[in-house]
Amino acid sequence: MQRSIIYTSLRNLLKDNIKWIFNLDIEEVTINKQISLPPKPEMGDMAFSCFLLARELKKSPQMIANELSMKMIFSEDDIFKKVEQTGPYLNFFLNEKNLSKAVLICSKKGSLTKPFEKKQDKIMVEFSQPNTHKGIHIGHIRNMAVGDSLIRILRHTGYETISANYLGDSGAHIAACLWHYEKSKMENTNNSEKGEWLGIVYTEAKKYLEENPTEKNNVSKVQKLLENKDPYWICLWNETREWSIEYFKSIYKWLDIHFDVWFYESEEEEPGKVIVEEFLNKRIFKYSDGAVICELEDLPLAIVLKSDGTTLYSTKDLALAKRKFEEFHIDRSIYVVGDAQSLHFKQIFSILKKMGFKQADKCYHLAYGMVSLPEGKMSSRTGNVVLFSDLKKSMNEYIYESYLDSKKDWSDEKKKVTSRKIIVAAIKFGMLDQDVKKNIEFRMEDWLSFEGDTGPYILYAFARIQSILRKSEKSGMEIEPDFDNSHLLTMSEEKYVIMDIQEFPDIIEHVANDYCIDELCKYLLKLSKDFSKFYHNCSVLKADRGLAAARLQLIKAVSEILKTGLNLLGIDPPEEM
RNA sequence: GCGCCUGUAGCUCAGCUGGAUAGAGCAACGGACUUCUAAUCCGUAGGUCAUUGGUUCGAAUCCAAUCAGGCGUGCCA
Repeated sequence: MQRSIIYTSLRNLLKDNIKWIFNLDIEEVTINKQISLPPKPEMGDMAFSCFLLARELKKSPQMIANELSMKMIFSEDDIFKKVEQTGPYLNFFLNEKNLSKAVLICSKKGSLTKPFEKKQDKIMVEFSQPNTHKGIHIGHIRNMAVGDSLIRILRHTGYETISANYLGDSGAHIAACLWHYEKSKMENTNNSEKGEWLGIVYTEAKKYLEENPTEKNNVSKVQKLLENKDPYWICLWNETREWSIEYFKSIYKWLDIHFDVWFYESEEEEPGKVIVEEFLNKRIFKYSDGAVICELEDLPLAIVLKSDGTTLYSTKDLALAKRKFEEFHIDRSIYVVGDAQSLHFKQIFSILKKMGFKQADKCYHLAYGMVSLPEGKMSSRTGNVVLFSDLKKSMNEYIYESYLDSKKDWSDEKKKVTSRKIIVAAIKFGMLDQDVKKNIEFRMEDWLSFEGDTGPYILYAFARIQSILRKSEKSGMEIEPDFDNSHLLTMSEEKYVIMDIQEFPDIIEHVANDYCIDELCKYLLKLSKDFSKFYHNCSVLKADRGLAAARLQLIKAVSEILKTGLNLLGIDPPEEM
């Protein structure tokens, strides 16, 4: 339930008055359900509908609204000052002076942006999971953006968190890549990063195999050699695997994404086989057509070991889940994985439960929709991809051409740093501002045009605030800590900003509970838009001294919230743009 | 065949635990730069909420069916 100043005050006001006028005790959650915003701002600041009360009191909602509006009493220091009835609705008007004061006191104490109280639960979020020997493309970035942001949000809301990566460093795709690498003697002519180049080798291998299907036998041979730990191929595997890992690490660093633990598929194969053996003995698993399966109540049966005795994705996921529970003692386990694997995870969680892990109930598959290109589905097999490095390059060029080149007084280093921050913001915000479960289509032009509902828009609002703050400091207009003028903030532009900022903790709480990161994005956009309107209509530096001080406090609060909110999305805003 | 997800303005999407006249951004058109940074702001225009039926005082929202798209559906991940 919302704990913000406005919601709490309105709930209390309604509860007290309903008790007093109708002698009815009504639960806070019931009141909460009926609180909304009026359709138009001039109708009021907050609304309450009387439909549920009508049921309780056996009167028409209109009559109840009318009676409440006539008899309701507001105290001098309440943040609401009056109410108007419109049909079954009550529209409340805020007392701007009291509201501003109350909200800015909170902001000054830092209570709007500080991390929440520590919680008991330990949560692991597994994300990214790239395959070695393949390239990183924009589809992978959505996963990274979601997982990283979720970790940051959960940490902020007080959970102990572990961010986990899980590398696909075994399997057929590697055999194909290494086989082709050996056979074709391909050279890294572009001198691109070795790890990325491996991805190109892999794509070439797949193309070649499409045209020469008979060669697939040779790939299988390599795979067998790898599984049998043939020294030559293992050596090559080790070396190239390192290239991929270095490549991934450079991307994570650039995107400011961190992992607390790294898991590897190659390390879960043997433990996986042990688990299969154990639960065959316990009769939880059984043989079927030579493979090992687990039958489930409401789901299709799952195969947990292939008939040739080799492991599957599921084998390794079971082993890893066990490790997560037993070695890391986690209470909740979140898997950020594409929605194509929904059934797989339903099965895994169900099997874990059969295996006796109580934590299975606290496993959650955060399924995200795929990123596609206007030309169709992306695939590293067919090479229909936008590699991350290319994306980075073209965005960088765009930013320089359209804007940074004109900053004659900026150093090259400053331009470089700023460009990176803007690109990160554009990419991550683009990935996060839509419902995570929906497929998104990546259009280069839209991402490169930094207009409208984008990360850079928010960055720009933040940068403008920093500019005002810098100028105010220079001119000696520093905020005196004990001096409070917030009651002077009564203009509608100021009120909307105030209303936004007091809502921030509620937003975070909601986002952390429902994993709806897009709502944080939408909130930050709204705050930025409301700030921009304020910026155009209410000058800070040209205002009278007292008002200027109050407005400085206000924009400082906005700035802190923007920064905190952006950081929760994995975005670090530049001080200047 | 069955299961899950999606369908809202020309485009990209909000709104979906039922409530007031369905909202943003882009694109289009018109306006605001001797500025606290115009990557901004203001305004105009744009809708059979896929279709049909049901529940309800009230449905974009809930239910059913249909249509369209995506994904999955015993040895890929």
